[in-house]
Amino acid sequence: MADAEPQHILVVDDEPSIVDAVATTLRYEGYRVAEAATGQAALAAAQDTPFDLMVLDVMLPDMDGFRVTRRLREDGIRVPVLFLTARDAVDDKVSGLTVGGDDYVTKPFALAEVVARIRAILRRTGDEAASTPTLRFHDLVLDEDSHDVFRSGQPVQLSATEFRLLRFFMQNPRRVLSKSQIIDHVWHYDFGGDVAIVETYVSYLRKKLDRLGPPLIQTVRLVGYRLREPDA
Amino acid sequence: MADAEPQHILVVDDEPSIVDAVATTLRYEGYRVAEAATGQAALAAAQDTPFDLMVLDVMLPDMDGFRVTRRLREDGIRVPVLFLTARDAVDDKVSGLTVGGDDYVTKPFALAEVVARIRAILRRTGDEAASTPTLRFHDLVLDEDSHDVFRSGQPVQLSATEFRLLRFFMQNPRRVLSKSQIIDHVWHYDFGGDVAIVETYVSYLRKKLDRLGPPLIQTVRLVGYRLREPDA
DNA sequence: ATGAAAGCTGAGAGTGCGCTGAGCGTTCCA
DNA sequence: TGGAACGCTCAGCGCACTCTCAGCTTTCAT
Repeated sequence: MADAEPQHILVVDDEPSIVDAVATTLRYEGYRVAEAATGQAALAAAQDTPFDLMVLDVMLPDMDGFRVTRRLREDGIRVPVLFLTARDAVDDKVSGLTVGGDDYVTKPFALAEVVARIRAILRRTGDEAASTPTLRFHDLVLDEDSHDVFRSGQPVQLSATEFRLLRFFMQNPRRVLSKSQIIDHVWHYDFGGDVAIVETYVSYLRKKLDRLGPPLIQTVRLVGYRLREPDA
Repeated sequence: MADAEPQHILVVDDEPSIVDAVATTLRYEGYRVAEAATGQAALAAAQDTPFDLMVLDVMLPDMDGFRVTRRLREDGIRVPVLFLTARDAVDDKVSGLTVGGDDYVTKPFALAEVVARIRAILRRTGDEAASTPTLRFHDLVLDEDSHDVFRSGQPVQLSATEFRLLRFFMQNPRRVLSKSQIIDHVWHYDFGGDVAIVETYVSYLRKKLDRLGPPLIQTVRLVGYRLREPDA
């Protein structure tokens, strides 16, 4: 993260808990964040201040997300958008929007997914020059754009959840991550199950990764897990 | 700790003994501390005065901890929070607690754990620029983020309790710590056993640390223990 | 010198944490 | 529409860890 101006993001959703979670996470990631609960408020905010990106629910009480962006474009404001959509919402309308640098995630989403998509958009629009789509740790390589994962050159096939989990580890190398911390960032926000599921997925990851080298995910009993270079 | 303004912390819990213990400890650590027993009182206090951090029980008599933080955010007050949660309380609401710079500890906790987490949060939110996640004493290094411990470069494997004990020593180098003092800070507050357990754990620590150099934990008969650099 | 108190440490019991294989329902895709 | 992949739960096992206890050593007072 450069010490320059922080990127400015507008988060729009009518559910306070969602705005809260997304906004808090993005602030922690170093962005400047404004919030809005309605299409009107979003329009007003965006016409008043220039944003580098909008996170926009497609289902707002007063108008849908597409109208918001159309209005903005009519005013000559072309801000990249990350749409939030319901899973069952028609895909065709949304997928049309992903062509112009925009993107979308379906509710319920994982916060880590939102952050990753935002980074990708800002990277593409060229504002965030510094960041790379490639995470590296020891002999691990993870490409956020292509979703490719390699260990010492060998490709590794991961499911979506396994990928998000490994990415979270690689974004926080060496730090101990508690199971709840992992749940909060890697799992969908409506996940209501037991934190023990983290154990299961760590087990999956280990099985796939440790075929190709020494163990990388270490258990810290009673505390959590950490990504660790193997002992010399 | 800089000689500047002391950090200002609000402690909120309906059990007086807990507020008392936490507040006293934090004052001793050099923070300015205010107390509250209800969500209402907490809101009033936080709206009146700016705090650098809140310690907030999630189960308050009048409203739960989430509503408190939500209300504050609606007023544009974004204070980092350390939540206190009951372990036995079903995982129902534990999720979402660790997004942003926030964190949580489960009851019954060890006071040293609370202090460590608070330091970590303040460090991350950047207010406490000076402090490091790494404690050093003589040839000992303890990293709070990764839970790594080294003595003269060699890694040392510690259990969770051993880690808390050593951290407490390193937070109070050279000072004599009584067994009850150690129990009060390192063990969970509902520990009902004998203070003699400290002897056992000091013995464990010595066995693991003294393999790699001269003795560091000194017994002060009838008083306690202290971390001490070896005689020249 | 001797006894009593304090401290040290090895052994062991009990507990709960973490790991993993099996299975079930759902979603995705050909 | 059938099959494979995926997400998640569950249960049983093994073991690290916590804590207690007892016997021994050290220290100190008389």
